[in-house]
Amino acid sequence: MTITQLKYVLAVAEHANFTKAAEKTFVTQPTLSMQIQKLEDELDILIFDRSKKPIALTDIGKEIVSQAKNIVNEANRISDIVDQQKGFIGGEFRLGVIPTIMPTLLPMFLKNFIKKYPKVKLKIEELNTETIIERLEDGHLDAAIAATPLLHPNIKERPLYYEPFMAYVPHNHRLHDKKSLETTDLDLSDMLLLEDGHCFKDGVINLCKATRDYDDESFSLESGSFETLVKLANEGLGMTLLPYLHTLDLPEKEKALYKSFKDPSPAREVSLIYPKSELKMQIIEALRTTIAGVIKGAILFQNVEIISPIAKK
Amino acid sequence: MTITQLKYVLAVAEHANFTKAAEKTFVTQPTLSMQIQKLEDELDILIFDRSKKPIALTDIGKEIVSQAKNIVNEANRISDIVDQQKGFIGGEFRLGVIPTIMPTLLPMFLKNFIKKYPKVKLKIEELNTETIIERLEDGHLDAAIAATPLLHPNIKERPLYYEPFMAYVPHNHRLHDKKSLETTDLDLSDMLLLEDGHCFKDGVINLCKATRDYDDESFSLESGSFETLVKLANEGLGMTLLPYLHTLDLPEKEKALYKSFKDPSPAREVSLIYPKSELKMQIIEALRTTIAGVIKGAILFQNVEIISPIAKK
DNA sequence: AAATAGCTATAGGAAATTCTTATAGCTATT
DNA sequence: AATAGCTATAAGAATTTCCTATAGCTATTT
Repeated sequence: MTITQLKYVLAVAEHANFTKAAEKTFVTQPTLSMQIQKLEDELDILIFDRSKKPIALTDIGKEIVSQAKNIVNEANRISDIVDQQKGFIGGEFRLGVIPTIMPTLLPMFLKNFIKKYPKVKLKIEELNTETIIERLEDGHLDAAIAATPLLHPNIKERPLYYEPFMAYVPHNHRLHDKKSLETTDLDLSDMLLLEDGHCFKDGVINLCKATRDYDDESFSLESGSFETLVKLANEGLGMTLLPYLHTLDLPEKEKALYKSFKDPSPAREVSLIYPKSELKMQIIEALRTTIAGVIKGAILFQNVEIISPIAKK
Repeated sequence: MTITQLKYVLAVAEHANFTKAAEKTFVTQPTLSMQIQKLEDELDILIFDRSKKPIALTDIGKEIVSQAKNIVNEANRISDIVDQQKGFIGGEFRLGVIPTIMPTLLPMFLKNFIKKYPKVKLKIEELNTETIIERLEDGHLDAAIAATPLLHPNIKERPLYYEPFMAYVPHNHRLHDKKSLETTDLDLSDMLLLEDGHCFKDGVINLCKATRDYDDESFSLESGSFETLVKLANEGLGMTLLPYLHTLDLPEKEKALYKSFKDPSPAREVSLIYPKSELKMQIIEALRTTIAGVIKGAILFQNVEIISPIAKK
């Protein structure tokens, strides 16, 4: 049994197709067929049920794959150990970021990071929380930035900062004259929300529901960007909530319409999250300190109350 | 990097000598030299410091070795998984047993076990607890039977039975007329003990010291076997304590001189212990159930107080 | 100072393996 | 019946692994 064979097995298990798996592993399809057969012969079992279309794992195959992931992970850690000892921080690193964090946080630290760690080949993808968790688990992402706590057993969280919720209240809104808001002022029925899939939307709903209950369909206007939500609010369609960093670089005339909450302000916890396997920890740690460094100047708030980003069913 | 290379590294690290490591891995010494050089080249580090005599691990080499053990362990688990799925229980299994358990327990279950699991090649070694722990940690033993609790972080314990302490009190001893003993009756100064290294000796000392304190050198007669201790007791040199199973197959005329303790009787906990890695768990489980089966008929006691087998410093 | 013992590294070639290309063979769909 | 989309097999090239023989180094002995 070789590590290479195990990698081939993982590739075929993932793509359920020898030909695709062969492309991904940069060998030809017969190579995969032969190596996997060799492993099956050696163990004297069948890992794949080739009669199924698409190809399927046998029962024992599932267990082999699960253990193979372990082994390959542990093997990859060897290069981590070597890099760490050499003080080398580099290589490909795949980072996921949720959409409501991407446009504000990324510009703040990205330049700093690639300057400080030029050998890291960052591959950043904008993905929603659900997809991020999947990709972290199957190894397609090394780490991600998302709202937490997620309470996910296979994923570790390292908080980066706490970002208060800000309210955008247009001129003729009932709350317009209040200097600062309280959670109990909020009413989900005139709240403009992001579309489904954004965990910030779920956070806002959790926040509003904390004081009152609503019918599930008492609200309907939803959009994909905060910019649109603000415009809709200006049209008199309601108010909206945004994460603090989004209020920083918006037009001056709109800034007057932002209101903060009384202490403790509702806030989302933004964390660097990564698989329990803790591969590439040097890069994760480098990311964390870089972000912590730039965020210190931007967010001063301390007394906050963390709102869960998970939709309650 | 291949699993084979990692195994070579582990062998050289263990023997601190390429030539010996080569014998153990059934290849020639140049093969080891080349493969280890290849791995060092690939990782671009030195694992071994060849200038030292005997050969030594570099700092990074120590970390590589530690991770290599992980990987090789996880790789070995693959065959465990396959065996389990096939219902196959077999292969070489190295079991350590402490001297005070060996002669009584082994004959009770060994026949049963090799009959039930003929494909397991049991290799049994009589070793003291200290050596057992070392060998479990370095992988030279798969499991062992010893007195517990050991409170060792890398080793798991699965209790098999609780074996009461029995007292052998000769005719003219001060305790001879008592029907059954209490812990407080014991006096370490007329107690005949096993020689150093036996954890049963430490158990007896812990038991006696529970009620009274002694100078460290207030006792001196020590022997390597219970048989000798009983003979010395007959000569009027004191009394002695033995594990219950040892009292079963001794001469009839001596049996009258054995006394048990009042409930809760002091007892040693005898466990099957094995490394946290939990390799070969099917065989370990098979051993456990076989032993539990035969012991049920031999030990009825329930209300016991467990005496620690660890010497207090 | 030379000889020896006890190591590891290197060289060269044999053996084994892994991989590629070409193609056969199977199944489902057109 | 033809085709598309798979995986398995065959045969040979390329690569790797391993062995034997030996060089080379260091410490000890003579």
